[in-house]
Amino acid sequence: MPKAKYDHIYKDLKEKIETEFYAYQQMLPSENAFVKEYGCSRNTVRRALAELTAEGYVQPMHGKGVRNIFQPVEQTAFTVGGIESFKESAARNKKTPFTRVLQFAEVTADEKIERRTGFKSGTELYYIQRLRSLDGKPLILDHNYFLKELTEGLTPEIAASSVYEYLENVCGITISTSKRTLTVEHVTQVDETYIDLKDYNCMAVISSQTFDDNGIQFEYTQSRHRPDYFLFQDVATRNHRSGT
Amino acid sequence: MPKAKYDHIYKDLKEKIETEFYAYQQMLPSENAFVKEYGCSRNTVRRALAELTAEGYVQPMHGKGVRNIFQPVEQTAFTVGGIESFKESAARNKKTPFTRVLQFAEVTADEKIERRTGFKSGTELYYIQRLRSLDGKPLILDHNYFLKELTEGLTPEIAASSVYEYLENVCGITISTSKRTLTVEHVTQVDETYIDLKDYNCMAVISSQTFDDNGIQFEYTQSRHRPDYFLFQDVATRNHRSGT
DNA sequence: GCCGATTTGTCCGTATGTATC
DNA sequence: CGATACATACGGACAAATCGG
Repeated sequence: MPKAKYDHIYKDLKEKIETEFYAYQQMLPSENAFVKEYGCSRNTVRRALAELTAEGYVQPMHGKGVRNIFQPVEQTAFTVGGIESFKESAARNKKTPFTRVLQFAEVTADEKIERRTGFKSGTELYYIQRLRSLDGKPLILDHNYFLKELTEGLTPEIAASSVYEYLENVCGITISTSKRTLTVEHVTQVDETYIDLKDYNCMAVISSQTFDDNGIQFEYTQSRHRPDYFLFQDVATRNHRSGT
Repeated sequence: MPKAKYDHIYKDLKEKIETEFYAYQQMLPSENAFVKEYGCSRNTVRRALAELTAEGYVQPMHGKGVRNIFQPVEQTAFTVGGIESFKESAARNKKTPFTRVLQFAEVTADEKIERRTGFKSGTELYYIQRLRSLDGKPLILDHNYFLKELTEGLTPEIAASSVYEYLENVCGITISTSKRTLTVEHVTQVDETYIDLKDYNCMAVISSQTFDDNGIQFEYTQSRHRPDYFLFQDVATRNHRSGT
């Protein structure tokens, strides 16, 4: 839990923006005004504003000020955000989650698995296949590989509740960075078996490699979502003439 | 063009990482070492490292050092990155781009358009429909709405070459923030007409609102991609107990 | 157009805290 | 325990963009 000053300011401003204490398109107080309000240095204010900028909440304008450009999103679909567990996602989307473990096995990575997951051939892994339901509707099919060395003691029971809690609280893993790619793929036999796909013949697929704070990859996950309940959000900023 | 010091360091390190001057999983020199190497303050070094961290290039570890966790990606599909024009994307993916303008019209936003695009009802807009080909293969169908007030003088000819060049160089628009959502949707009549979809009945759809440096939304775009040539990348970092 | 006040952008030097080894 | 390394925070300086008089 960051008790950092900039984090406090960040959360405070974020809430004020979300609750429309500052209106859409309205100018926020100047950085120096915040310095007085929060009793801190300008750098600290700027750090909080930088986070909000990266998330598309505000837009700083040189010489003018900082504008609120936050607009709430329609919440019909299941939005995908940062690194979070299925439970956390469900809570954020205000849905009731349920997990059914379809497979639980210990495997050793071969070359085929290495290419897909990034785990070196020969590595000991847990493989888990799970069906995720929201409000009783089966919508997501997860294929997980966990590095056995760091996640020893994983069981189907844990897989049914929350693996992330186990990793963080029992294994002492600090989850850090996740690299994700998003693609659209044909449905598989397994998809069709467990998910009511209407007439869709595709799934939205998020593949991710997750690293701990030592830079060790401990997880590879492929998350296959039913198209009509899938929504991914992103904010990009133009690197004023970037291009490397 | 940023001639900023931190940007120079950022680009330099980025290149050294991409060219494997620093090996995967290798520790980078310490921040203080960089301070001496670049002749700058530690803050400046840290700013450059922060950017690389956000992009998933490196991982800082408290008390230990900064580790290179960059891995190059398979380049078979068409990867989508930050804010960039079709031309820029094509160049990055090393493909030859071609654009065919299917429709060019001036429209006034009604409520239906307002809901989809975020432009207030009554706003004057340009509407453009374009087919994008890579190496001769039609792969992407774009629907654009541009705010007429800021993009006056747009023509089908410009739409066929590069709208972004026109916006930045002629209209003097500084492109800043883009909010995107990614979904998977059923194919439409128009999709089927112009794109060879094999047996896919879905498209990967990126919808984006783009803002200039005054916080004015000047563009709404829906970009419909053929699934097998679509790949979206993203790096997420865990906000050590985030949750608002 | 110029000037000064305001505001954001970049950079520096320093101090202190915390985690690792 | 001490040395090293990253994390947070402060205060100050100057540059660059904007705006009003």
